[in-house]
Amino acid sequence: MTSLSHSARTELLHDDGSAVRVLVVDDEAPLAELLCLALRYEGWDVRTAADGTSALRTARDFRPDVVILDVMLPDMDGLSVLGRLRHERADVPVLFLTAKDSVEDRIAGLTAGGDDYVTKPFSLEEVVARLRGLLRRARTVAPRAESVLTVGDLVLDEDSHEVSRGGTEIHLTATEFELLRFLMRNPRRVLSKPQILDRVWSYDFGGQANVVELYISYLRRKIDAGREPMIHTRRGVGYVLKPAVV
Amino acid sequence: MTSLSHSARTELLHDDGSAVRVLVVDDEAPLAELLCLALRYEGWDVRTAADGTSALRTARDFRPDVVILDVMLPDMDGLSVLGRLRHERADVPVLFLTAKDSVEDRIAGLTAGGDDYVTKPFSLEEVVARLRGLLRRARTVAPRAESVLTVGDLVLDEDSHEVSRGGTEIHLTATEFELLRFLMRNPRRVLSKPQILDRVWSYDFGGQANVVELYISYLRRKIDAGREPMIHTRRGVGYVLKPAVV
DNA sequence: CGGCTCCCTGTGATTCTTCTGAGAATCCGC
DNA sequence: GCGGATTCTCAGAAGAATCACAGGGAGCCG
Repeated sequence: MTSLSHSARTELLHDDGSAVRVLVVDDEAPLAELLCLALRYEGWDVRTAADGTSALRTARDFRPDVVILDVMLPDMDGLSVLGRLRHERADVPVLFLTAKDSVEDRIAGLTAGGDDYVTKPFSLEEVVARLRGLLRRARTVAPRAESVLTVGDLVLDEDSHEVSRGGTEIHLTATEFELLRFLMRNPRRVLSKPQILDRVWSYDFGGQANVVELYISYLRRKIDAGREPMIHTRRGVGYVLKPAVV
Repeated sequence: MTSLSHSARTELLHDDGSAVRVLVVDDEAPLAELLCLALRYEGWDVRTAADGTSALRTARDFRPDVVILDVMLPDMDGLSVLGRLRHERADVPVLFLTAKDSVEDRIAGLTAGGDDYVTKPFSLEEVVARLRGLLRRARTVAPRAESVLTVGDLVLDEDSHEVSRGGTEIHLTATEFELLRFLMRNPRRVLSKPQILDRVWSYDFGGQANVVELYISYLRRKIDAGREPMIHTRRGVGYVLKPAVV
């Protein structure tokens, strides 16, 4: 759906030309900040709230198109916030943030309505991808928007998690998939290693930038194997993905 | 995990293009909420009522195409609600919600008129399927909507609960059937284990994602046995059902 | 009651991923 | 061509996710 080069980053949802509105509800300031930056970078209009009460207030006048909601909030349960939120805007899609170990009990049933969730610690790429998914589904209920990214003869389907080049299926692991998704979302654009690390790996990843090189090499082996290369190194800067010249 | 949905999500019943209208009557707020979410997600127009009185009032101006009715209500018996409901709209189909241990024969009498029921705790997949059934049967006038799901050479009949692959009948248990139905309603889409759990198992199921793996393996044994596999594992993401390539 | 089916839990075994560390290879300016 | 910096690749350890299987318990039916 989005073949966004950076220039076309802003995605318009509303007829009046305003951008997608996202409400981030999280009491951990640094985390909310991080999300805020990343989403603004996507061209979206972001507002934050640190607790349930202000979240509801903000939701009222901001009228977000989608909400990111931490299920652990200081003043009230994420569930009750959801309930009241839905009371006002029944159809707003919600992306839940939850700690890794609480998945089983608390989330049960939440995602059933077509909402989605990510566990902390998450990667920004993951959050953005899921938000897009929610919006895609909410926006046009009827004709399903496709969830396929294409660069040259390289095709990535976000729904089925399938990747192919020139018709040949390619098996990728979860991390490889996320890395490639990030690259394909930013074709012809140099992405630095720190940038990639920030986006594709979880925010609390402590490791070295070495992994990026490693995974790039994995991807090359699978995607560029024998063919005209699409992944290029810009020494001292980063990596670019672009259609093979042939 | 991206979330579910399938191709023809929005179902239009009315000539003017409006969606199917569902009235949910249940006094347990969280439950009503859950149903509401799931049904809205199906693309239907949902309204809720917490007691018999307001149910009747809402039914009057909302004119639902189908009603979900808890037989245990605070103010009046589900039966009297039904009676009065039918007094106004004699033909509206009703899906009863009933506790597991409630008197079976009474329900049997209720559903004699072509209505249906599910026992609590239910799975959302079950409720949605039965609602579809009711609507399908109510719509008898026009070309009868089919109740058959097909993916590749795999065929599942929601009415007769029959499943076959390549012409060969396959016997599935109730749970296996529901799991397969969910998969078949979302072909080529990765479904995460929590997602499947939310949808296929009852809302109060406390167990581990372990069961999903178990039932997937059961299904594989029955559906993919010897043949080209249709159920695929996306390690770290979930499972996909897609037509065998062959 | 006894046999049957079905659902689920728990436990290992097994497979697949991820990441670290180190050395080899490459590039670039001089 | 040299030296330092950067990037690539390898091998393997640690850890996760998945699978397979055995068995307990609930419900059903004659």
